Amino acid sequence: MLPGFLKMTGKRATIKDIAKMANVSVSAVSMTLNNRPGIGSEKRQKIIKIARENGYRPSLVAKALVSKRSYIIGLVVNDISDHFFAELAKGVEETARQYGYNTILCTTNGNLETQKEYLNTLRSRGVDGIIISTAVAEAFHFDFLIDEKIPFVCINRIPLIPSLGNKTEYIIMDNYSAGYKGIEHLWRLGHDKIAIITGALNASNAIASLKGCKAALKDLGLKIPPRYIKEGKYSRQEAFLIAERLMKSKNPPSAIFAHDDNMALGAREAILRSGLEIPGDISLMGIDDIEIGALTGIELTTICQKKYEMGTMGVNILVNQIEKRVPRMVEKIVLDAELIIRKTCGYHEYGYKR
Amino acid sequence: MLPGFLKMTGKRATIKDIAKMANVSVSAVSMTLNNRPGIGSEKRQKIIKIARENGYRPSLVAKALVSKRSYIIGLVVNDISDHFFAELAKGVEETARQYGYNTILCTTNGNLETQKEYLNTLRSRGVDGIIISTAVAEAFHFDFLIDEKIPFVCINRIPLIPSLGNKTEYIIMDNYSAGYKGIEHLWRLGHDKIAIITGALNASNAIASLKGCKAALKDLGLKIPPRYIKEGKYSRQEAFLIAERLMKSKNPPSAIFAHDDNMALGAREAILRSGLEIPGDISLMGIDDIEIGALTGIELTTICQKKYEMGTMGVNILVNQIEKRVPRMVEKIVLDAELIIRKTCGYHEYGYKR
DNA sequence: ATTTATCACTGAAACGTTTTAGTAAAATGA
DNA sequence: TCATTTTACTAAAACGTTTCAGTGATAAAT
Repeated sequence: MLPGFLKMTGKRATIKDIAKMANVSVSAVSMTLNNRPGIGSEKRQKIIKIARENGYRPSLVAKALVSKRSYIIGLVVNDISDHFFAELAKGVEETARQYGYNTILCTTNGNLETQKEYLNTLRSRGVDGIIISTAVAEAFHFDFLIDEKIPFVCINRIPLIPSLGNKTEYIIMDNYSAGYKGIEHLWRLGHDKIAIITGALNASNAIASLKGCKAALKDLGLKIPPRYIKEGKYSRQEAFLIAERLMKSKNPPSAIFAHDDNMALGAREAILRSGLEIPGDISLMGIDDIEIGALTGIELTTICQKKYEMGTMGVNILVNQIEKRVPRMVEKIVLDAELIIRKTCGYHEYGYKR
Repeated sequence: MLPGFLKMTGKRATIKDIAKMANVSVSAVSMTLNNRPGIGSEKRQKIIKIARENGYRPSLVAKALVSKRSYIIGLVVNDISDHFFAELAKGVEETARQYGYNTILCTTNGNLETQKEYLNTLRSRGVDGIIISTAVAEAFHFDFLIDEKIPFVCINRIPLIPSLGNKTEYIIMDNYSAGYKGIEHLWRLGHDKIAIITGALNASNAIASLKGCKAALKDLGLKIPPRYIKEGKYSRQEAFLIAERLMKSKNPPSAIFAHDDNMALGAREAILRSGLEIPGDISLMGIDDIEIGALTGIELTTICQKKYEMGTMGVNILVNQIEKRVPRMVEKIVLDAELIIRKTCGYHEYGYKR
């Protein structure tokens, strides 16, 4: 293939260059390259040929400027090295690509200031939409998204303030039910001393899970001491420390329900290192169903999160919102919480006791 | 805070709007907001005040068009849900952010056509630089990066064709040495029947690891049958199948050296499910040092990859190249292969035998 | 044969910035 | 006081596209 224009000039060809070479107007080039009618077929052929020969590619930034459509979406996550977010990101990126969008990756590490800055940057970049999986209940700095009509969808966590409630599209798991089912499962296995390691309590999912747990405890007539409930903030390390302290305490729990698998794995380390066995001495369960949990020797009982699918669905909703093909409708999706029984709670050995 | 312009007009304020409101020229606004001299301090104050009151943010796309600097970098990985790439991405994104760049995430799933398309899109987007961790030895479609002087750095895998060799910056691990050390470790533990599950042999790292293995085998005077060497393509599933077949064969190996941890985990499943013990019946080692490998009950012996650091270093090099503060120098970094001895090879129980 | 409709094509404006060249006024120097 | 330099500021061009309003020419309709 001929290198053409680039080799001659050291610059890459613009639409003007192509127009000049083909002896036609700039608009003629634009129209043929965008498959618009109104250009005769011989001119058309010529333009296409010359454009190809010179490796012409339209500048997406110029295109974005005039059309006000960047074909970029922003993806805001806490930590891309966390399997939950990685899987989500995979769903988002792959689906976005299929729609012709690129994805800007934004990680906040749970820092609200970083999140704010990122949202502002995304706005300045003119992204067509945003997927946010880091919303806190108070939803700092979300209002401008609504004011400026920037499409966005929340995944996994949603703002809880009423002013945003109706206008926000989201996909979440039924965390209340997840919490409820977890406690129920442990109770039916005979556990009365259940410790709970919650997520970050400024997030809707953590709040809901805890609520579900408490409801189940109440329904089952189970009372647990306050020291059995600790905020693990979705941090493996934090959960490790909490579990370690629980193990050392006078009256340790017989089961630990961590509100995500990462924390469950942290607790697992603490338990195993203190010489206890799972589920022999203590039962353990998590939420999320991350890949590792299924490995032989881990086999963590957990509650399924459709991470990849949340990503794909999120982009579907977002693109629908952006391209408004159907009369806009605010989508609110709540996925079922499905219990995945593996080996860390002992169901496979003893079955339910009650 | 006053919503100002947006609320009145439904549009967001441009630099022109601000200029009009402040009764100054567009350039005056531009200059003050970019801290350039030549504007008196009262006008300056006024402009800043009005800009702030109306939530003015410059359009980065317009900026990019005129300045030819997008402050975006592209990150090309195989699979973001793979812990190796996720950790790498984390390093890239965080460092890029510190330099004021955004990151476009591109996943190719090892598909060269997708990679080609992505590289073209990134070019059209006018990204300032690209980090590529998916280079194949033949480096399809890389030439235009050099022709168009688009800065890029390869991580973990590099093109092996001579025409690109000198011009390409990269950060890799010393995979030859990794392969060598792995075989040496297993041999010293007494293994003579070592199976090797290689990476995708169109990638430089897989090629180098295998070369290192072969060199070690030769130096140690060890001969292994060809059926002990299989291409696992860096796929967990593939490695599972290979290991399964090996276990069932007449003369199974006493050790498996998988060329990444993912494949090692695949092999691990096959081994454990066939009723064998690690390291009792069979030893296992990997490369990469992914997080999971360190969990109690897994404790995979492996070779360290500085995934996060490769990301940060990659961006450092890239930004240096983009902003050319120092006279441009082609950086080629090869990191040491460091053996991490855990429990899957039995060193902790028996120590070296030779 | 005249009017009308269609077609192929072009020029220019617009998108929101930065930058350059230029101008008028103020400050400095002799 | 007049020439010169500095300062504050502005208008206009440029970046690379798309789109819209026109303009001839050709084809169709009467």
